Amino acid sequence: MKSITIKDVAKALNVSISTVSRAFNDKYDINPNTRDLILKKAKEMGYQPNPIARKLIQKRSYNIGIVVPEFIHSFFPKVIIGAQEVLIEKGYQVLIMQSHESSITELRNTKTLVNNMVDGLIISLCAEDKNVEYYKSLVSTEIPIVFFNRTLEEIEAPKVLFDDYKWALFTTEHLIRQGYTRIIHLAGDMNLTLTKNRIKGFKDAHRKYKLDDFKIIYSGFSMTDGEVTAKTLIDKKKVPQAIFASSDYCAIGAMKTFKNFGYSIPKDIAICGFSESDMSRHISPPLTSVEQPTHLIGQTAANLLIEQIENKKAFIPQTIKLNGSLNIRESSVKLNL
Amino acid sequence: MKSITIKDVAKALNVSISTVSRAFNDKYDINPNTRDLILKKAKEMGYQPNPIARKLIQKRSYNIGIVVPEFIHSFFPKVIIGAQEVLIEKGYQVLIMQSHESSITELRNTKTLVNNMVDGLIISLCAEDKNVEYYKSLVSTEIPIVFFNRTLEEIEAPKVLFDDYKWALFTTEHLIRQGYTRIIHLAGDMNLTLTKNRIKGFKDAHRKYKLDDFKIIYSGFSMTDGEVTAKTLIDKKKVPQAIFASSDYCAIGAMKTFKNFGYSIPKDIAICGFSESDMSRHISPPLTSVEQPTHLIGQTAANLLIEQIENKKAFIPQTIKLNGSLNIRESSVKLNL
DNA sequence: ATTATTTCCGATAACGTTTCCGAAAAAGAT
DNA sequence: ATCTTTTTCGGAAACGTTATCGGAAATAAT
Repeated sequence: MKSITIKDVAKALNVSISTVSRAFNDKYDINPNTRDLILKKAKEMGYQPNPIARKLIQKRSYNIGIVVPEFIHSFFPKVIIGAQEVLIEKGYQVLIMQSHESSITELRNTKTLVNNMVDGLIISLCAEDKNVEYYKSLVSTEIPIVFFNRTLEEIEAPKVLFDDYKWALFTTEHLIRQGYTRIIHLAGDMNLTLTKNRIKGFKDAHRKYKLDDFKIIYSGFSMTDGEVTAKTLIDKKKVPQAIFASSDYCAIGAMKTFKNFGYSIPKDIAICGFSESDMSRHISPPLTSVEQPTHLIGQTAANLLIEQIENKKAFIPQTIKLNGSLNIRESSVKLNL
Repeated sequence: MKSITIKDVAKALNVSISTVSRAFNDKYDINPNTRDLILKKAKEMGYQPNPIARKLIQKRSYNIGIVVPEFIHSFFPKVIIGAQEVLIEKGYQVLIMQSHESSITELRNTKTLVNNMVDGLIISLCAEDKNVEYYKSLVSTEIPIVFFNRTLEEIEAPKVLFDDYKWALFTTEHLIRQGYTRIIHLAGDMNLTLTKNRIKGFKDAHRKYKLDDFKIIYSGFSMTDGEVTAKTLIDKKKVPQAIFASSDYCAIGAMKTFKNFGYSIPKDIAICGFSESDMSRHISPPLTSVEQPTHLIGQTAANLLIEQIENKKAFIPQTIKLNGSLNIRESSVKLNL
């Protein structure tokens, strides 16, 4: 399977390889007629420029690395799809890696990508991230990088975030308006910007209604986290009227546990989740959840990254905050008695 | 950000670049002492071999393309993770693309990957695949390629398949033993090997119990497919005693529709799904489902591909059939009256 | 002590492009 | 008709590696 090169095309037409190159890159200093001729002949011969040779001389890999905590559940895949769409459109290839919520794996993955000369990175941190210093050094070496959703305040880089404050506030308000007053927020990792903002929204909602009987538990994002926390609350007889969870999985874990112990949802306890998982609509009762614009998050991050890559000088790191919606379902709606 | 090259290392130690190269590739004709010296100095200088230059001369991209119908739901991501694990371990990078269940997109994606000089491909076809000829030509040009799960009989290439026949038979038998006799199988696309094998198992189970009141409907894999088919059955008053669906999503779609129309699961209709989605355990009633060894499928496919790439001559295309399990849950268990 | 063998390393050619420089040919200006 | 400018192209260097070949030094064999 001998592959055919630019030389073969040049020879076939009795032109120089420079000319063939010019034809393929649509340079200004080539006669349109010869260009068409070359392109036609090249197509005929089945010639395709070797991307690797091109990358070598251009000193760019046209690879973009994306690092996410996981892509088993639908949230991150949806973001990735959004990003991949715009990146592929612009001629980039995408390398996806998972940290499996491990700070160490995340670091190793990122380093692998950097060593493989990615032109840029799109990252969402794992829950308990300890790589701040590394990311700071990456940013300062000027490798283009965009963070989305899960990030840390200390890192000064372009970010695409969800408006966690606003929607946490809104969701809490929804619960309060339904008549629930003793609410617990199951939060994610306390260092994440996202967690801080949601807590702020949670508190401000209470403040707005002059309530102060709320509580925050740093449980984590997973279903197991939800289960464990619910069990603890039951054991300690501190079951609240409502729960606002860090994720749908956490919410569902809690919900299942409460149900197993005879609590009825939403009669005894109302529950809200976050990030609109696949399941929310289909479990019983259907789960109220904040929906994030996953696709848009991915697209925005990708565009921000490309802007940074192709326009390095003029680039100023910015934080883009995106909006969402609250899908209200049975799990948080007080029944009419 | 001037990157440092093999030349810099060579100059710093007053050796030739050949020697440095030898040190990094652990060739036999280098003195262990000088090798260590070079490696140490290189690390000190922060030198990393440029993978692109290496790829160019070795005429290998060390990229592997994976094409799947989608990676929103958990099945394909899990397979991909399995594959990625072994590929990264062996120094390959992974490019993932989705066909979105479109034959055209699938073709375009695959061509993009081939043009980008992937060293091999791992593919799972979209439902209604029309690219047989292209795949045949790919196989004949000897680009290493492995198909998994969704494939076509006409394609002669290494395949990693689930033992659909066995588990369809087993699942149907389970339903029959529960006392359900009028069973409908909601099948996937009729051209896929997987569909044919499942139908065969479905039929053989009936044969085994000397039953013949079964029916096959080619519905498709999605939740909507399940909903539509269920609605049709209700409208036509042809609701069976049990349903064996092509996927969990199809099963859940049907289940919801039946429930909405007042049927009770499993009292009025028993339902079984396929592929153990995230949701199966958590919906109500919990869904019986055939579980596939997703991780192992990915690993096996990757190993098969690597074998093919690195050992091209001696390679004979083989089909590997993997085993699974049936997770029996409420949705298919006849209640004791 | 001489020859044969091994061990180790350097020089140089590749890999397939793009880019830079310069020059021939064509077109325009005077 | 001569000079200037533009258009269009070819030659050669460069990108950072690995692979091939050959040769010097070191070791072993006779």
